[in-house]
Amino acid sequence: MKNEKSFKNRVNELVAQIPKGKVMTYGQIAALCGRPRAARMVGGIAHHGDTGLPWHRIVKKDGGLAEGYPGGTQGHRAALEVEGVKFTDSGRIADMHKRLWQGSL
DNA sequence: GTCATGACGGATC
DNA sequence: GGATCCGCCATGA
Repeated sequence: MKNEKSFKNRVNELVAQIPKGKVMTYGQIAALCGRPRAARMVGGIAHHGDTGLPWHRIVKKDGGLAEGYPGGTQGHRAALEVEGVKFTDSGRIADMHKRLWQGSL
């Protein structure tokens, strides 16, 4: 069997499955797609991907926010707070480890 | 087919 | 703990 879909296509599908109130790191998503070192790809795909997907649920490994998000980390943070995610004064997710979604492919 | 890029990650200073 | 540099891999031109 060949590759069913492109790497970015898998990322799109995976992101679409992230439940509300949960988040995933770029590296984790990339790893689940089979490329643990393609974290940068996930970011690039996010910028080009569909706006109908919860890209705001994707954060950095430290629980940090995306710099290129429309509105900046500020807008990204606001989007997550709406879903019930708490943030620290440092601008990172307070309980990121609990909010982390294992994902399932 | 080749070059340069990108919403990162990890290591180092 | 914070900031900086390099490296990784797939995508697009």
